[in-house]
Amino acid sequence: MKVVKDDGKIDELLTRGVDRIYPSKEKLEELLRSGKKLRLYQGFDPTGDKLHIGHMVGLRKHRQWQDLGHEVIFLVGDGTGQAGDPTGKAKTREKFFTQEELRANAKNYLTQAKKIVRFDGPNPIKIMYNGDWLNKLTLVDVLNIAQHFSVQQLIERDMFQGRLKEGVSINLREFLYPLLQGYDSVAMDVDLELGGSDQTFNMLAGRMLMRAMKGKEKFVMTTPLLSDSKGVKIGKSEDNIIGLTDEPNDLFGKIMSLSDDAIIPLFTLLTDVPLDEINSFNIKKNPMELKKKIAHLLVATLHSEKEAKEAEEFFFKTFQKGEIPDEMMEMRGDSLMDAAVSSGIVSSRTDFRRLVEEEAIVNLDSGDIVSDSNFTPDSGTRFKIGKRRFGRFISDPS
RNA sequence: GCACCGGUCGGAUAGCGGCUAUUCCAGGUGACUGUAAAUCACCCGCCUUCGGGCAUCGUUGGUUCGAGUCCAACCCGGUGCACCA
Repeated sequence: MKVVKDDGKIDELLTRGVDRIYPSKEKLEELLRSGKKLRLYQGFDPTGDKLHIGHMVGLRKHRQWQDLGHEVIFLVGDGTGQAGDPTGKAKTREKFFTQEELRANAKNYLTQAKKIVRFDGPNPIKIMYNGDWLNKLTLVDVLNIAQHFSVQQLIERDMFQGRLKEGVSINLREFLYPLLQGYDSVAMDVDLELGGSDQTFNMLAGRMLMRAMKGKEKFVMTTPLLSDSKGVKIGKSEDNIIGLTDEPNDLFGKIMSLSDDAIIPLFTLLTDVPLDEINSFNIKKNPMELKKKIAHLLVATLHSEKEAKEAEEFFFKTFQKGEIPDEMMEMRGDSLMDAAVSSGIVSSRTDFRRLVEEEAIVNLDSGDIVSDSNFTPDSGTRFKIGKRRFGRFISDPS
């Protein structure tokens, strides 16, 4: 595949969804216009099993590079993951992952990433594992890498400064993390590294190492973190993560329940809607319509156009008109409480009783509020639990 | 090795030996809505025949009528000092 030199495309690549470019945008632009094919990568430490919409920003940027014909590497951080990236951590993490765990998580990451980037077809993304080289380094190799860093440089990071001030420990293990990530650039001999703006320090460490060990200028491109206009991170509050594999209805619902302030950032960072159009949006006037639109677009991207339509319809019927969904989860068990607990729809029997007391459980077929927690309905009866949970009771006295 | 500090709910915090373990964040339910956001109210260990029962402040013992709180030992984390002959 030939490298695309189209001005408009290059401009979009360098501006939309870009936080900063090191050393400068102009230098990179010049290089791109020359038509040189660049080798670039973005690393993902598989320390969880889910990618969320925050990851999507970087992956989309990945895809853009891919579409322009450059050599793009999806780097699985099964080596760096063992060190434990201290970025954004006010404390040393307590758990370090084993290689097996990381490899297992990586599998999930890859299936999820497939929704955004291409692993096959023209100019497919290459998958690499940094454990392949990091695990082979000897201590002496590490020393030779460490030679290029000073303690002052590493300790300069805000988070370490903060910890020093508070008297919180800085474990040597995490302290050395930037060396590992930096070495990735050297090992793969890349021209550019892509990552979230929170990764700037680590990526610049790689830039420095690259110059020291290979005499090469590595570019660094950072993408903004997904946050609303008040700077609040979107969809990352532990239980409320918007995952790339969330079911269409769930995904649609979660996006609808985001703050209005999130709408513009979502359009800018996660869709191809032209910037002119986005600028013309009137958030104050019709926030809900716009939110529906973004929810629809995202479901269509992560699932399919058909499912997006269905999810929108489901949303519209269920929540705006108060209608009952056609399909609902089955709850099997002896009593209603049994069934709800064993199907995982509520977390414990106590929790179920609490919901009954709060009059949150409604028998959809009779319209009655369930008031007795030991109630055993007829098999097939449908229930609404709270505002988002639905279930069909199936009698199963085993 | 020595000294000091700490370990309490998913996270962060409070807790002169006394009954019901505090507050904040996150989360749930209801009201209001656009499933918004903001706000307000209630809730937020488990089991229950709804009377109550059981568990729980790092672990194990002890002192006491009574221990998250005092004592001892141990485990874990941190900080400082020493060692580096």
